[in-house]
Amino acid sequence: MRIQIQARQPFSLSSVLRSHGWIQLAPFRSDESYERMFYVDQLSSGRVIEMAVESDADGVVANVPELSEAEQDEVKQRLAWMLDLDLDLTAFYALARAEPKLAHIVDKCGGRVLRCPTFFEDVVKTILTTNTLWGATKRMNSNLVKLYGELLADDPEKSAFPTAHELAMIPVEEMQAQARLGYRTPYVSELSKRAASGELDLEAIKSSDLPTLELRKQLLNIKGVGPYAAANLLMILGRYDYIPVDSWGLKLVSHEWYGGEPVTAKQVEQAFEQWGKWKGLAFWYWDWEDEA
DNA sequence: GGTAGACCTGGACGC
DNA sequence: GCGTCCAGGTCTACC
Repeated sequence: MRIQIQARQPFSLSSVLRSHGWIQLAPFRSDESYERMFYVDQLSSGRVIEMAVESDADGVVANVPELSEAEQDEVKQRLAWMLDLDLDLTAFYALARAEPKLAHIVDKCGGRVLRCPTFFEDVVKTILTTNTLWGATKRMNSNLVKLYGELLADDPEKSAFPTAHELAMIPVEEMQAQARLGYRTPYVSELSKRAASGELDLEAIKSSDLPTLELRKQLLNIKGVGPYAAANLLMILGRYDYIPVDSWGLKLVSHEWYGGEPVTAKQVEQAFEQWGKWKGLAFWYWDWEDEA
């Protein structure tokens, strides 16, 4: 069956899918042109489905198996969150149009950041990006999905991302031996246990009205989440006040404004200070002079 | 607040 | 094939 969901215009599905690396991490995938998104999802009923999402005139259409009305509503809510369909970027676009390095984002209807349906999945994936190469991040994530995610009934080769409850059941030693997350294993295990027990309500953070500074403090209290990971997660939450500065970002800023001399994370923040609450987006979409 | 060393993995490299 | 080095953020201890 087909489920139609409206998006605030302008909207481009391929721009969301290209916004960062999440589309390459299971259970996400896309076609080569980034025109269609596929995602294996475990609904709250426990049922596992695969969605195939594509654009239509008003927003997106999700192709899914026959679902109950409640399940259809859940799919709508999840996709609206994952693709940030209600986001209003009018103010940012007005500023971006006046900056040659950012004007391209307006033409591409960019600015939305792809999210996972649960914030738990976003946090785990972000921890897996830290202190490692992208190839290793993909491998670790794939291991978690294949080893511990609920299988898709129609295609047992595919699985959903494991829930906090499912990961909380796995002994740390077993997870380390099987999933090969390295020193990140205890971080993912502890996070899963805290989320599963209700001690840490990650879903509530999605709708929190706390100031960004307070929210950042909450995120930094999660073991394995440091300044880079917290800024990355704030971006996913639609808070662009901080810049996720990794080693690549330092190189880009160094080559853009400092003649290749080493720079600090503070200097990166200062370079984008004028963008205020849009700082993170300006950094993320900047048309860099030299790809370092 | 800043700094140094440890953490873990896989790829690159030299032998 | 084996050993060594290195890149990649965060944590902890220390100043």
